[in-house]
Amino acid sequence: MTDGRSSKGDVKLSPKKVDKEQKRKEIALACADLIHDMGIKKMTVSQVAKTAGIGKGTVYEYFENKEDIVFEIINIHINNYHKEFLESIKFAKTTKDKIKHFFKFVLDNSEANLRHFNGYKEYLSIVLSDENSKMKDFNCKTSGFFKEQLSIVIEAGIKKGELIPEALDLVNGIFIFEKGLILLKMSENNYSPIEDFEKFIDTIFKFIEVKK
Amino acid sequence: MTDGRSSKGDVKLSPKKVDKEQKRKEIALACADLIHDMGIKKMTVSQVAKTAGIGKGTVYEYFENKEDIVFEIINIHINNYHKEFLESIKFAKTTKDKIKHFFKFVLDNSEANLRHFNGYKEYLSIVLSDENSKMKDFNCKTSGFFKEQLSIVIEAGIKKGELIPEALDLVNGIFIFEKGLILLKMSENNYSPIEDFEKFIDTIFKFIEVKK
Amino acid sequence: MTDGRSSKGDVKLSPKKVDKEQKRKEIALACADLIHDMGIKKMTVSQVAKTAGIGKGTVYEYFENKEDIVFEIINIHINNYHKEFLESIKFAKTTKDKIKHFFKFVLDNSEANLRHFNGYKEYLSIVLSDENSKMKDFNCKTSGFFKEQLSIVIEAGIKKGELIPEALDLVNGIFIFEKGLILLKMSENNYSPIEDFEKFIDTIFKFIEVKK
Amino acid sequence: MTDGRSSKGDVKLSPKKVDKEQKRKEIALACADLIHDMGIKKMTVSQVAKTAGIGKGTVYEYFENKEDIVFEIINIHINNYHKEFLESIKFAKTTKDKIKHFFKFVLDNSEANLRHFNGYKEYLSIVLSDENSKMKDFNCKTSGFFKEQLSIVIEAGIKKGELIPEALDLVNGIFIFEKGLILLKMSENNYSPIEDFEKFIDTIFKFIEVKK
DNA sequence: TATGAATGAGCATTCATTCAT
DNA sequence: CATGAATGAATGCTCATTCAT
Repeated sequence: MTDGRSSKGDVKLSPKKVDKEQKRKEIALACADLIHDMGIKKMTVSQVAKTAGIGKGTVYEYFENKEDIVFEIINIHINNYHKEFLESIKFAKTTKDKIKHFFKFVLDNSEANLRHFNGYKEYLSIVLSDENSKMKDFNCKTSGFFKEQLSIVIEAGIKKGELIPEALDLVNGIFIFEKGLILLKMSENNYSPIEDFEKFIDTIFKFIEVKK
Repeated sequence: MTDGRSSKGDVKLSPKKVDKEQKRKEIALACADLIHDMGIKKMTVSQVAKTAGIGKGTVYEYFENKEDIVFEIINIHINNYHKEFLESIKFAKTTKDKIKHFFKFVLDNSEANLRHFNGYKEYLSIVLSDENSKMKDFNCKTSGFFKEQLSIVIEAGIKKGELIPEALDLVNGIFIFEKGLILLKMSENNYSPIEDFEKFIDTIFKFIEVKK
Repeated sequence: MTDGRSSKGDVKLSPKKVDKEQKRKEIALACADLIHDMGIKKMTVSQVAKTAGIGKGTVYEYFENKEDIVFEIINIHINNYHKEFLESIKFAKTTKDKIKHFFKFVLDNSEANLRHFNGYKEYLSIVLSDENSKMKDFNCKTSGFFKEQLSIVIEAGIKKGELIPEALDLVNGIFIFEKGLILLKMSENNYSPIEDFEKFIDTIFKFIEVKK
Repeated sequence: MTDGRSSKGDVKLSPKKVDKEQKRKEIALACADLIHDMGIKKMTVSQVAKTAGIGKGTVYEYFENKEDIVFEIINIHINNYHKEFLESIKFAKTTKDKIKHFFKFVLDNSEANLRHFNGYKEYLSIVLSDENSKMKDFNCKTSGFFKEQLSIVIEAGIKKGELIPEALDLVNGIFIFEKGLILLKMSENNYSPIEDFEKFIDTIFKFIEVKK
């Protein structure tokens, strides 16, 4: 509503030149909840258009196809999650506590997180059935982010003298273990990852913690 | 209707039920390759009927719905895989070698295994998008099988004096790590699990192997 | 309505085996007028289904696609026209009269014939825009039919001593001339083929008629 | 609105109109190849705008609608063809040779001519499916041009003593015969007009050539 | 028991045209 | 004069499932 156009240098006419990337985000943002509410497959382009308050044809001015819309929405959710993650991990004191934050996604059964988890599940289902290279690339990046964060945490733990240097060799292992928990939670009835999580982390820590 | 499942004595009534289960297997067996050839989504009930040499309506005498067919076929493939697994693991000498057998599914890039892997990927996609309790239960059982086998292997290793007793605490962890590798291989571009696998197993073994 | 099934050898059940080719014709016949009423492009598959009193899916049991439906309907119209043609040409006495019958399609401005003519025009439009080999083959056959009939007429004229033998060399020419008239009538405003027709035929006849 | 079309005197008002017509041609000329490259149906207004280096909205300053653009482009092609025709026919010596030039369009299978032929086919398809009076009028004019040229050629042939005076009665017939060849070539598989052409012309010439 | 004919809901996508700037 | 963002109507096709025979 607050049509914040004509901001920078353009003084005169600027005949309707729209920031495509910006509008993409706007539309996707407006539809962020559709994925949770309807499920990805049930979500129709018509709904997207209506929800975003634009015409169906306009949707296709900014997105190549429905997959592209899904992708952008998932993008938003995951980026948000990254931010929240970075925010919340600040307050963890011990290395073990910090590592627990990496498992919040799979362990937290709050309604909000379950919505997120289920959204991701549907997204994964699409990645597995279609061969969408863009999505797979995005997954790589996301994995990269968490692997790096985990590295930082472990390295800090080593520097603080909490962990032995060999702990670094387990960075990817811990990350992949979390992926495994996710897969099990998604694909088995009543699977509760908490015990497996705790046993694994505790066992690992017995090995990598510096004995005092 | 009258669930006349009994044992051997009565010849008249019982066989029907037995036949049903039998024919289910037969039909599924006849169509075992369809999943690999067409992909699950492209595989139509008509094709199943034609491949099995029966009428489309007849298919529904033995299966509740298409998912049910898929389930039975996947069942065959996975049971076969279990058998092969048990067969091949016999020849592994060291505990580490035996453990490697648990990762053959995700590491072996032979065409045959990739077909299997992709079939499983499609199956997983369905598990993630639909909420099929039967499939999820089946997944539990399959997980149970491998966890148990892994337990046996680790326990044997401990008994042989190769591993320290705490190794048992990592059974589920190792299993879940493999699930994580599977998920990554399925959802990322060009992901090669071999390095992550080796580093994780080697690191773990440093901790759980008995120092001589 | 008079379900004339179980005619020949089948005594017992004959579990619903339908003559596909027969039903194709039936459906097309039921929709014969749709092409004239709506135009080919406006005619929807839903309309076809409704008009034929069957479900939309059923249509696709008997036709590959919409083009296929159009083709079958056109087929009916043209076959009917052939029959009418053969019927009506019987009563023509002189060779010239008979030849005139070949031009009825393009000359007759009765409402019925104009409907037919316009249906054919739409059909041609599709043949020209799509590259439908089946339709083009069908056109060959239709052309063959009329060329042959024209041959028969001319030959008879020669035998009767009305025409000189060289008249046979004009069979294709006359046929093609008619095609030209059709094209002009379809593609020009207010084109009236009658004068061109008469002048051409009269001139030709001056050359090929046996002078008495 | 104020159709200020006048002659030369007024400089202020008139140029606008002249410019319009001028720019129409320019735009159409810039897009002349689009019809051959994409086909008429695939050619989008966006492409036209981009190819002409103007905005999409601007296109509609000069053209009523897409059909109008197509019309203008076809116009260019056909006018070019007329010029080429007039140019090339000069060098034909005998009347028969000159007449052959009228059939170049349908007989010449050079790539360039086939492109032209196919463009015309698509154009015809539109004429047949829509009821575009402007296009039909244009077709009349084009026909008129060729009929007149043919008249000139035949008359010259008569004057030169090559043809008998009755040959004039066949002008339209020959023209329409060519139209028929065009229609057949467009609507039948593998139709080769050359034999039909030669037989017809040769036969006709037997009748209208002055016997020496 | 076996069959296979009949069904119909469901949805992405294109693109000519308009009009506010 | 020029622009290009916004629009939305319009439609073929698939395929799992049912049920009369």
